[in-house]
Amino acid sequence: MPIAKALREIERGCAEIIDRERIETLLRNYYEKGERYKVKLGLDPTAPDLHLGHTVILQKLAAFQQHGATVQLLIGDFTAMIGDPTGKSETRKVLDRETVLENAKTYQEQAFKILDPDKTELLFNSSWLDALGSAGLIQLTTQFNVARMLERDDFEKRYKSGQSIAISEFLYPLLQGYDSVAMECDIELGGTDQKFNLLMGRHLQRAYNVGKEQAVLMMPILEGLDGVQKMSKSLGNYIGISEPAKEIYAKMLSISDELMWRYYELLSSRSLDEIAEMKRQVAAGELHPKKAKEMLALEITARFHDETAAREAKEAFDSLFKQKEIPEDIPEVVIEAGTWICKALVDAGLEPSNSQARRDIKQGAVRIDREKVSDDQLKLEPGEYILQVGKRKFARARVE
RNA sequence: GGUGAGAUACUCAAGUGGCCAACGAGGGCAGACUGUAAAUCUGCUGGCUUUUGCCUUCGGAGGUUCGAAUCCUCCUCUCACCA
Repeated sequence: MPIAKALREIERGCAEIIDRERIETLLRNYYEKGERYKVKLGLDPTAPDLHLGHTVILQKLAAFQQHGATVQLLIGDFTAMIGDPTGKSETRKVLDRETVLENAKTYQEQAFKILDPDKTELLFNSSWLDALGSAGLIQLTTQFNVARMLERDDFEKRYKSGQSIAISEFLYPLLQGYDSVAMECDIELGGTDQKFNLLMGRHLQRAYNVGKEQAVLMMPILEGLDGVQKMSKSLGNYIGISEPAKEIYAKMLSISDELMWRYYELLSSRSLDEIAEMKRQVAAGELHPKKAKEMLALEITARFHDETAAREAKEAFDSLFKQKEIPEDIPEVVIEAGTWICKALVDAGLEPSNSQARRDIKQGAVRIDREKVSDDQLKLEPGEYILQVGKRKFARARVE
């Protein structure tokens, strides 16, 4: 394969590349001499669910694997532990380690939906950071200074706006950079928000005379379903790659038209030309934006499940919302006869509290068997009902 | 170590003795309209089966008062300046 073509594939969708020449050299060495190289990706083991935001980077790693890379998935188990301010007792630490291992396993399973397992190594940074010791840590801190540390965007903002910064937070980038020293990686991938940390790896590899300086490749941050903030689990605006096909499909369709193009660019395997053409057709009124969104939703759903599941998800979705039918696989609950409606909704997991349930009834958001409920004192008679709150929350209740 | 400023609900942010479950904005939820899009309009946004009621909440613990987010004391945390 010509080097230029490989490089183009690698570059697609990247936000920024530092030391492109290095990447080109690595590709050349692979194609001309068969030399493999290492590409690092650091993962935070606290939240084990991968979402679409992660896949932007994982897909790039998969591309690297096709061009001679061995992927190093780094589980930041050590850095996760020092980040926990309450992690002071020994027992807790042991427990954390178990959780971390479990999370790492989950991560791996999910990541292998995209990555080639034969070309992937799994590493834990505790294996060298534990051994670093206090002396090693102090040695590490001499490699950088506070003024430069404060250049990091979020530190600077917090410092200027008078918010606190813990010393341990300064250690984070240093330790992450030291990982690159220990791993002797050639390239590190990350989101654009990781730029500072990624460059730290380069800086420290030089300081520790590793004999090479990692190239850095940054991918754009994928916005979450709200279209504003980055996709993250804690914000609840994500699509998890292990979610059921119907969920993925439905969530994809709920994004705004504007966001759809962003997702096309970052997630779709369609060529950029193809996407531009679709965009033109939509603007010209030749293609309904809803259609374009459906195509994207099908593609993404099929990626994590398969074609059949994606088509089924679409059919279920269409019958539910176009014909206003009730979905088939909704949670079932058993409720005692005579239960107050509000309590039943809470028990069914449709509402967080009786008060909220009462408020929703007042607003006409609650339905039983598609009939709007107007009496907030209603007691359930024995029988089978479909409970509904808003447009999306359903439960089948067996009252006995 | 010293001096000063500050801590209010998911976030920002008013309130400085009763009219406070606490202005406003953002976010979120719901309703109308739609393509479960956007925009717009409307309502809600601590809990409690008796909802013009009751209980809990304004960093924490005490105190003053008929009554405290608001005043006093101590504590914790944050920031700024000085050392």
